[in-house]
Amino acid sequence: MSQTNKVAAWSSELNLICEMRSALSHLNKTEKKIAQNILADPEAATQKSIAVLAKNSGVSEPSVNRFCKRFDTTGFPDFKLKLAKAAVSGIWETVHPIKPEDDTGKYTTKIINNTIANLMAFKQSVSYQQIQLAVDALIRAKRIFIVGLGGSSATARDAEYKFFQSGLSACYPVDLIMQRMVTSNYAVGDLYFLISQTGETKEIIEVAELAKLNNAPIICLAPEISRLSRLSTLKLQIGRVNSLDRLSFSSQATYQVMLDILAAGISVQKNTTARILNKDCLKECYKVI
Amino acid sequence: MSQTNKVAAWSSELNLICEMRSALSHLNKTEKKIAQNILADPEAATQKSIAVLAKNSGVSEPSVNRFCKRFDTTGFPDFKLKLAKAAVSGIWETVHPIKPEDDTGKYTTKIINNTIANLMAFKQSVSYQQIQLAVDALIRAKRIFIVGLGGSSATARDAEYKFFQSGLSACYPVDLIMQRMVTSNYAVGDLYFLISQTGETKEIIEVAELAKLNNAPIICLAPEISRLSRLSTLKLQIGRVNSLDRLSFSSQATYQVMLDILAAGISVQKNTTARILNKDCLKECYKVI
DNA sequence: CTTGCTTTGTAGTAAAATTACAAAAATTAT
DNA sequence: ATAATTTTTGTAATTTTACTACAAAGCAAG
Repeated sequence: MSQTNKVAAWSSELNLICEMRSALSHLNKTEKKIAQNILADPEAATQKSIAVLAKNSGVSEPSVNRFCKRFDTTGFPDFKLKLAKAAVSGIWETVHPIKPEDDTGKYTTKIINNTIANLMAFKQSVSYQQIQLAVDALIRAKRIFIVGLGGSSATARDAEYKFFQSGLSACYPVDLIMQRMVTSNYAVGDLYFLISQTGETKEIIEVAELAKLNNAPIICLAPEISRLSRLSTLKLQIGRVNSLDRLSFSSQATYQVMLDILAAGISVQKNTTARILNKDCLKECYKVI
Repeated sequence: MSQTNKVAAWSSELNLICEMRSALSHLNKTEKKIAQNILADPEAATQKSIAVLAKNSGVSEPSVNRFCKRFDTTGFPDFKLKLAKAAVSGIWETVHPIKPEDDTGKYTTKIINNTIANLMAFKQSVSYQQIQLAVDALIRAKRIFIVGLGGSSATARDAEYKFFQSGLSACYPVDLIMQRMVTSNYAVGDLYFLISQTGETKEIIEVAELAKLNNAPIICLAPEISRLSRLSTLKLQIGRVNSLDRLSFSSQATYQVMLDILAAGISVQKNTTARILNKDCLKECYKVI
């Protein structure tokens, strides 16, 4: 199998820089040199000529040219153009931490960029199959109980709202006692949708364990490597674990996007025409309870 | 006064396409031909060579080159690069609607892309000054009351959590009766933080009107042109009004990012070291109420 | 160790962009 | 009005840049 095909398989329509990043480990010596040189400062690379770039990378000009063509471009100028487009946002960059000396403009753009970066990582890592399975399970369920604590409480509430809007009977018991009551009154057809950013919170693990005793299906929105994930029948993992300080950005936006995706999936699958959100619809929905 | 200077005066770093458009009326025959040709399809122009562009515009190659230099670029290639960058935002702007025949992969990527597009639009339109003012006001406030209904209820809850984490005494009264109680028990130092995706919901307008009667400061997170916005003392607008069907994506992710930004601002300003979220901290926080 | 394959570089070629200069148009002064 | 001057535009040559063909080097399997 030639390398040309290999790289073509990874290429997506959007961000060239992300593509290069993800391809990096699969590249050979010469290609890696070029890629690293470009990734070190993509913005600067767009200003360089093929000769300069080749010299800086310690390779020949045709090598650079060939490198470009591997990434689904017609040649060096086209590559530079696409690189420039990708570089516009400054998104590719490894997440920038917020510093105390940052002014309003600085931390604002940093947070937005970090969130976008997280979403792009999510896009690459998301499993369509898991989403499909989750959508199926949610539609099949007679009742959906959503639990999320602390930072995930808002996400849980959002899930309740969105599932409801898509025509499912979802319920988010706000307090812990209610949550326990719900788990102890298990009936066939119940599904538990558990949300946690750590996947280790004691209370949510308890809910999961109780649900597991009843052999109830559990869908979790949690990090891949976590106790909650291990207890669940279906895992919706969020791409990258956010190991940064809580200031730089929250991964909640990504969680919410996951909910948007599930809601869309449910509606598409049910062939439900998208109901416009308005007061009447909402009132009607709540009557059902 | 030479034309070179004239155009230089209009040029800003932001968007080359905008520059060209605004310069259009001040350009002479030849320049106008070139500008119109490029503006007809900027994206396509980035793929053309100087020879092709000159021929299409009915002018000579050096004329195109000179035209480029007038717009604060080193030459044609640099111009194309900047044009490509400017055109990128246009690409992001086209929101892809979800169709019933979309498969899991399709609607998943669409939703993520749409959310990213929305965030980028937000990045361009966000006002640092408003954020600064909001942060100041939030820190100064003795108590913060957050209200959000329906789809914004989850956002409101998130706001409560994030502000709390940053060390402010924020409170989100869950039900309508509680919300009204809060507004009627106004005390000096209270601040209202109202969230609405429409900015027209009757109940939230009522809260705003009550607050206004007390001359209480109101910060709103709502569309620019809305009743709620008009009633507020400080408006945090979300870039673009989402006129699409609710399936394609929700603008809630953008709202959440705005909250992340405010939380970061508060922490930076207060020089608060970022508290790591854990159960103990949370318990401690809730004791304060 | 040699054959066949892949990868990389050299040198020449083609294309693209820029510059210098001259012609044409427009503007101003007489 | 028209000659002089300035500005604008185009032609042709030059320079830069990117690409292609081919050969050498590196690598793997027999």
